[in-house]
Amino acid sequence: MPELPEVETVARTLLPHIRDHIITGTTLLRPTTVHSLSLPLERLVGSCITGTRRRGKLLILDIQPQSNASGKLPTMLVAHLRMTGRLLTKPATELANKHTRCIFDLVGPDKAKSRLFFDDTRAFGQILAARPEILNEWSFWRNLGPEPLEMTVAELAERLKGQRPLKTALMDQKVIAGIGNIYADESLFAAGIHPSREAGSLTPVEQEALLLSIQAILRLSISQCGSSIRDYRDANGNAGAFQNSFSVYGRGGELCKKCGTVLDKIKIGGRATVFCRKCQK
DNA sequence: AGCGGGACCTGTGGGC
DNA sequence: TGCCCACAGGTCCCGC
Repeated sequence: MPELPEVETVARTLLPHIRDHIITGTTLLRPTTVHSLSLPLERLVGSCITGTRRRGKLLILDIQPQSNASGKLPTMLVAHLRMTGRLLTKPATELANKHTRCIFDLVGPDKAKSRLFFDDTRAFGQILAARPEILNEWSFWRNLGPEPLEMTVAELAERLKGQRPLKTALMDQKVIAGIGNIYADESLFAAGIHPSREAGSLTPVEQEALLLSIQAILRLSISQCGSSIRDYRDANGNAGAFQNSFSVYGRGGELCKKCGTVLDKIKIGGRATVFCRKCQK
């Protein structure tokens, strides 16, 4: 499930395959995959992909109009992979499969042709092509919280207010951008804090421990190319390795790796949550 | 305000 | 073996 480390990995592995490539055609197989605020994808034809980035769980391709074409402004192609979305390049001869939602035909600086596929089994993912200022009309984008790897304890403390469960707050993209179920559970275990604690009840020491844990877990996962539960693959089709390092996620009923207690599995905010009642207070 | 629950989707896997 | 159903995931939207 692509969260911050997985999207970061896709952005990095995709870059060498598409940088400085011209979009020569588009094929949209599932119209609802394109966000309502998006430009029609065919408007990207003739433009050049100049870079890849990540913001929260969003993957961003920077698009520049070709040479000095008039009336064409810098554009961003933003993709939210949700649970099963994949963005990867394939040979120019490759055809859509049953889960392909859209395809971009590319030609590289060496004139070699390829195709960029957006495949998404569960079809929850979306893409949106727009100029930067139009993106601000998208409330999800406009309200996205700070990047956890650039966040200060003061910023986190400011955002962890109220009585809702801490885990619910961590998964709220307006609070912090990029954390989903996996990294919420893993970060809370690493910090030794119970997921049901009221978000506003943390002491300064706990707030600092939580931020340091979030950052350490995210960095460690990025270094291992993310976690692959079932569907996630990077742009080269490779799985990540961080799932082998999970302390709690997906381990309900198994033993805590730190103290041997049977891990509890509960629901918080409708999400499966695993924690150690002894290690997390 | 903030909660729970349903909708969106499809594939998997457990239970019978 | 096969069927059914719960579940998984992130976000939005509705109603309380």
